[in-house]
This record gives sequence, C-alpha cells and structure tokens, in this order.
Amino acid sequence: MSQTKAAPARKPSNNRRKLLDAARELMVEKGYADTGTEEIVARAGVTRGALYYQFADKRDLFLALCRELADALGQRVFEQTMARITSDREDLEIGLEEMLNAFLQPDIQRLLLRDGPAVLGFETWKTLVEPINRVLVEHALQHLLDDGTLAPQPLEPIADVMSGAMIQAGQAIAASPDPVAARAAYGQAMSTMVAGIMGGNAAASAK
Amino acid sequence: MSQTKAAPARKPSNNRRKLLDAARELMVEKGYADTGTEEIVARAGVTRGALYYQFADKRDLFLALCRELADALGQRVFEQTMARITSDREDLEIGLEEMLNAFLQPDIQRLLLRDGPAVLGFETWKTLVEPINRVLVEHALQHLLDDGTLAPQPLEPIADVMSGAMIQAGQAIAASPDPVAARAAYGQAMSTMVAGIMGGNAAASAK
DNA sequence: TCCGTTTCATACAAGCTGTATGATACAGAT
DNA sequence: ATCTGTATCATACAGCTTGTATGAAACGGA
Repeated sequence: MSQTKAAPARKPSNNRRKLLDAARELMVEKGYADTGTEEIVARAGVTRGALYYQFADKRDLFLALCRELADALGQRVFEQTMARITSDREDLEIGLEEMLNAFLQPDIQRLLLRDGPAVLGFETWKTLVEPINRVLVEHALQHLLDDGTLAPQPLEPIADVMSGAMIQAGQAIAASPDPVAARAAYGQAMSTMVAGIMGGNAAASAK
Repeated sequence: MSQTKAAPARKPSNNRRKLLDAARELMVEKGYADTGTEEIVARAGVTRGALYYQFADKRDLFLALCRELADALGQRVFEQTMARITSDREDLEIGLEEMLNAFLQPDIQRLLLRDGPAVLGFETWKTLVEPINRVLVEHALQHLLDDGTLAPQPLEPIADVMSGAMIQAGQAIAASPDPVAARAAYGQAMSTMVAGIMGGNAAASAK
C-alpha cells in the first residue's frame, strides 16, 4: 500500500465546493430552515444524490459551512489585528474592533451567529467559535495579565462574554435603520465596557 | 351593540393554555424544529385542529410562548432586583446578577435565547427582550448618568451588549461540566466588565 | 325551536427529507 | 484491450410533517 488513502477513481468534480457555495448563498437570505435541499442542488448544478453523497444530511452540510466560515473569520480577525496594532496595549481595542467588523458580514451574522447555535446546538457551535475567541484572548488579554493590569483569573470567561456582547452589537447594528449611527453608538458601548478591563475609566469620556 | 367584542359561544376550554404548556415542555427538551405538532397536541389532550384554531401556525404558537416567557422574565428580574437593593449604586450589579439567574432557567435559555432569534428573526425577537433590558437600564444606568459617573450617551446600546454578554455567560454556564465553578468564573468576568461602566477599577481585585 | 357563531376533530393535499437502487466513469490488473 | 472494482452521482421511492378544507358539536340568543 503505497497510498495511505484510497485514490479517487475519478478526477475531482469539486461538487462539494459547489454545494457549499450554493448553500451559503441561499441560506444567507432565507435561513437554514427555509432553504430546501432541492434549491441548493439546483443552484449547484447537481442533484440531491450528490448532496447526500458528499454530506451525511442537511445539518452536516450546514456544519461544514459554518466550520469554513469560522475558520476564515478567525484568520481574518487575527491578520487584520496584527496588521494594525503598534503597541501591545492597543490590541484589545483593535482586536475587538476587527471582530465587530467581521460580525457585520451577512453570512457570519445569519449563519454562524444566528442559525448556528439553534441548528448545531450550543456545545457544537462553541467548538467552532472558540478559536476566534482564543485569538483575541491570547494576543490581548494576556498582556494585561502579565503587566498586572488584570488580576490573575481565567481568561476564557472574559473572552466569551465579550464575544457575546459583540454578537449582540453586530445584530443590532445590522437591524438598525441607520447602521452608521448605530455602529458608532455600539462601538462606544463596547469601549465603555472594555474600559473596565483595561483598568482606566474611559466611561466618563464620551465621544 | 352593547358588547364591543363578540361573546364566546362556549365556556372557555383553556385549550390555548394547555397547548402553550405542552409546547413549552416538549420544546425545552428537543427544541423548536424537532418538536412535531402531533406531539404537542397529544400532550395537551387535543387534536391538531385545536392548535390551528388557536394559533395561525407553529411559529405563531412559538411566538406566543416566547412572549409569555419574556413577560414573566422581565417581571421577575424587576421584582427580585427591587427586593434586594438597598442603595442606588447597587442596582446595576444586583440587576445583572438577577438577570443571569433568570438566564439559567432551561426554558429561557433554550427557547427564548437560542431558538428565539433563529425562528422569529432578530427584529421580532428583540421586541420581546427589549423590555427586559429597559428594566435593567432605567433602574440602574440612569443613576450613573444622573450623578455624572457616566457621560451622557444612549443607554440602549450598553444595555444590549450587556444583555448579549449575559446570554453567552448563561449558555456557557449551563454547558459546563461544573456549573457551580463556571458560574463563579463568569460572574467574575461580568463584574470585570461592569467595573468599566461604574468607573472604578475593580478589574485588579480578583476574588 | 331555530339560527348563527364559536370551537374543534377529521380527512386531505403538498412539500421536504433521507434512503435505496441503478447507472456511469475511471484506474489498475491481467 | 478487456475485465473488475470502486468512487461518484442521478433517479425513484417511502415516510413524515405542516397547513388547509370540511364537517360536526356545543352553546347563546331570538
């Protein structure tokens, strides 16, 4: 056995990718429940046979889709943050800002943040978004722990609640009739909260 | 027309209540999608005919259910908070604590917080939980605005992100293998964030 | 007693998911 | 070149679920 995995008997048809793309496009608009498998395969240019060969069921397709979204999201947040920060004390604020930016993408909002927990269950869903939080934690909060700004404590809870705060902010901004103004208002709200973690009192400094 | 609304032709069978109760019990365990209308009416002791007379469809039943949950939740948080606070400066911390307590109820978590946004849509869902946030805001943040601790700014965004933070905390605590320890950890994380709003630096004071 | 309305049970139609089965293409062996 | 086995997919089918349409029963009022 020179090959550890079975060799494909055909050249790859990348139907899997076509199905993932079609599902993403359709589910972003109508959500998971209101998107039929027939629509998905129609847009992908295949039949339901291909779908149920590539994925165990509809939920499995959605899981793979969310996994892709989460992976790309984590990488994007990390790279954007690293590209912007100049000092270690900035990365919390900038990291949160980039995270909020990412949470404003329609596919992230609708699929990963809204349908995700309901369809996949909270525990499975958390394994997807945990790496994103970890990126934020390890490159931001850790510095505050090291220099004593933050008392020694588990960082995962803080990262989780900040993530939850931003999920809410993202949805509210997107649903607002004036997204630009909403974005400013919720950005300020986030800063007000972050001030507690940073130790300084930025709460009294509006604008 | 002495009566403004049509008089009932029968004595009330409170089938509506029986359906709401049955739906709540079943959906808490299996979620909205995996609970069939047949199961609901079976537990309620009626047939699907009664369900589709009392409610427009399955989603409408779920909406009424969430509305009940949200109303009772808001009242409970308000009463519990009012019963505990002794000074105006306590109500933010205590209010958040009671809100977290309420978010740990299985029906609130599963139905209102997890399935709610996905099934009803974010905008409809927000109209349900908004009064709860408003209770927290008006009786807590307003004081901080009045005495100048907090700079003038819209309070709704702050209430929203704090609510989102606690939704996340509630789910994480419930999913934890050690809920008692998790509750302590997430409680501390919340306090760390609230410190920013209060203006003091409680972040450095662990325990 | 008759009528109208409310309330519900039953029967039916349509859609969707998952599975089973058959067909096709291709690689490697002989 | 033929044969064989497998990977890939299309088609057909069965089951379940939702929503609707229809008819019946209960009840108040005329």
